[in-house]
Amino acid sequence: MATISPGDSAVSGVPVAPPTRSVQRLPSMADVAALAGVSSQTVSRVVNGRSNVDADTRDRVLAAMDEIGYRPNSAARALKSGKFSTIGVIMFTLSSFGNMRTLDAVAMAAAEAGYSITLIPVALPTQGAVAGAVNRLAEQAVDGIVIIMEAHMLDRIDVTVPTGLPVVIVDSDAGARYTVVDTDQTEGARLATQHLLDLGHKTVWHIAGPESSFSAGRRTASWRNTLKAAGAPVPPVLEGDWNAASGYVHGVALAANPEVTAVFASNDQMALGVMRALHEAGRSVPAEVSVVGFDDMREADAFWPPLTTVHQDFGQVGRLCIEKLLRQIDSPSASVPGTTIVPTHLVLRASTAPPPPPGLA
Amino acid sequence: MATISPGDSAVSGVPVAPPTRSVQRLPSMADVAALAGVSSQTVSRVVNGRSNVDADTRDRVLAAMDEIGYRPNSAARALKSGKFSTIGVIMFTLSSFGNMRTLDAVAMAAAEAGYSITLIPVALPTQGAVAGAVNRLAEQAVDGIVIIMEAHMLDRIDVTVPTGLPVVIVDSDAGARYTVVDTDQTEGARLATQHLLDLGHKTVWHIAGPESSFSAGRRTASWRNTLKAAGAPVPPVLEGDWNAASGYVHGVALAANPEVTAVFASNDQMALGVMRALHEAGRSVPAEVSVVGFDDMREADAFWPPLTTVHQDFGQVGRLCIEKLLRQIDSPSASVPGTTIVPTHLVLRASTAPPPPPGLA
DNA sequence: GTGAAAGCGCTAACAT
DNA sequence: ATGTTAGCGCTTTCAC
Repeated sequence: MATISPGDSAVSGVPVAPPTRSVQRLPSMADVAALAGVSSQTVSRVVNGRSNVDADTRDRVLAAMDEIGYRPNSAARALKSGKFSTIGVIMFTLSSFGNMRTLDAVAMAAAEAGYSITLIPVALPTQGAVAGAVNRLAEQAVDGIVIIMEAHMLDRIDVTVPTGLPVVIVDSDAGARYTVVDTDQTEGARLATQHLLDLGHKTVWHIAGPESSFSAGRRTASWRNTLKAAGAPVPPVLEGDWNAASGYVHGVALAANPEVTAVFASNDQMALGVMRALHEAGRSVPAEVSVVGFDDMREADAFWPPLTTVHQDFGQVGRLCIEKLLRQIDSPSASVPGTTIVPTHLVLRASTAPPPPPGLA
Repeated sequence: MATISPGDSAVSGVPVAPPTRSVQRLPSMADVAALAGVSSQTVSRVVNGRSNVDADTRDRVLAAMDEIGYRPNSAARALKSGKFSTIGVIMFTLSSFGNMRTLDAVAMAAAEAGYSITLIPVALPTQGAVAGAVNRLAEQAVDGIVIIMEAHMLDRIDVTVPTGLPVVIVDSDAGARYTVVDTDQTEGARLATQHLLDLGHKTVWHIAGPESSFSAGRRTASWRNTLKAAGAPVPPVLEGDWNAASGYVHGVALAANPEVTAVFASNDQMALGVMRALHEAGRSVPAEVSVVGFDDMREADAFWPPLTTVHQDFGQVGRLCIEKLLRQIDSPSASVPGTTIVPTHLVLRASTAPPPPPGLA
């Protein structure tokens, strides 16, 4: 099935290579210069678009570049300039919807600023894995690092973060030592919980994210505080793992409990799992039980019923990361620890309603 | 709102810098060598774990490295070796679930092989944007390129793919010229369609992906062929854009048509949109209308009802990409155009059932 | 076991 | 407008 074309060197148009050397060397400026009959300096000038080159010479150089398929060698350029025009991103494998959106925004913002992204995936949320990733990145050619991951891990990696390399962290509590960009989890969870309370629910049950997650912790704390502030009872926390399956498991238990009329899940996937359990148990959403999620993933409004959820602006988070990082890169002295908060808001859809009248369950 | 903590330089523990030079230069091998009282050559040997270094000397060098926080400069290393240990990945922004999974697998496989990933996002599926991305990548320090995107775009970029740089393309019809790794879209779509037919449905309606997508085209063609082979009527193709919203729009029309008893959507999101429309119209899934998706995204089994869909092994695709690419990188002469097919299979869940008995609608 | 020299491809600084 | 020189940080080659 594999078609092999008749063997000819990948470099075509330059049959000048000595027959002995089978090793393939990429064309360099010197090669272009030789072909065009100029110095490599002139080639450099052409490549960098300097004005002080004769139009005639420029054309000749351009033609030569084209002929031998010249591409600037960024390693040499980086070696010379000390800049790599690359930003390293550390994040978990199989990351959540939100992380992917953030990564996307980071990549776009970086591209706009002329930076590339080097991705270092971390398979497991262990300290060693994170430390290894940071080290690999430090040896990589990067001008700065964005870390997108659960923050509890960061408690100890600061010893490992290489000296002098600008770092921005997403959703972390390390604001005292690092530049962090954080979503307003607290306000989001408050909005969600209060919305349910305002609808008339006696209390709100909560499916939390994993204990290891900083964001999850903040949402849970805010949910609890909102309940307390309203004088509502605080049900036991149900811990999930961000996946729909874990929401489903808790949802099965919740569905069996007639007391439950409102559930706030810490992300949309778990909310989806809860709704599935509710459907299976024949408990109507939202007539009997209201459900609120967190994230506002793209599919949330196609869920059944369309999910009321807390919208996170991942794009803004990504853009801010790059903005902060570039600022640090441009002026290394201006190290600015501190946290920038990106607001959240509640998106009302069809999964919430007032509780059923008492005695009707 | 942003908390700025008292300004102190990010560089701590190294107050050795000469007061005159405010420019921050990363420590080099020469610095380590000077401190350890050896030549930089010896430092190089230590860094590369060569055996012919005295244990004593090695310790001294190690200590010096530690003291000044030395990190090898990968640009210099790449310049010398001609290898970058980096693979470039070109893919669309806001990519689909599948692309993200593929990226994840590519990144993991690359990491295992000691390669980093440089991500080049492409905002728009225009030819210019793709060409620009390829060029940026070519100027980047990469040893090879993986292209993850809709394939119709590739018809014309081959002129732009830089000479001699190994390339692997995912889900493309360019197998004659490039190494491509493709999922068995045809078999997947056939399985989905045939499953519905086997259930007793007279025909199957189809929500296709965008016309520009190669994968979508293959799924649609296979759906049509399967219908024809079974002697079933072929309804008009409904074209969506991969998003749940477009599935919903077509779903509304489908729900209003009592003839419709089976729908095959070209991805899970659109299937979700269809189901939402069906629910809203009071048409029961699967009792009245069966729905099948494609992808088997992680949430699919938490949809209501849990979605029967075609499973794609994105992880395998990613792993194969790296495997093929590394083979090309290691032996540049072995250019192997050809397509490797990754199988798909149908995952039966609860969104499909036999059609309602005639005259009962 | 260790060091000295040369050069990877590029560009800033200085000629001309 | 163009060429020459030097050096970025590292490693390969050869000498000791």
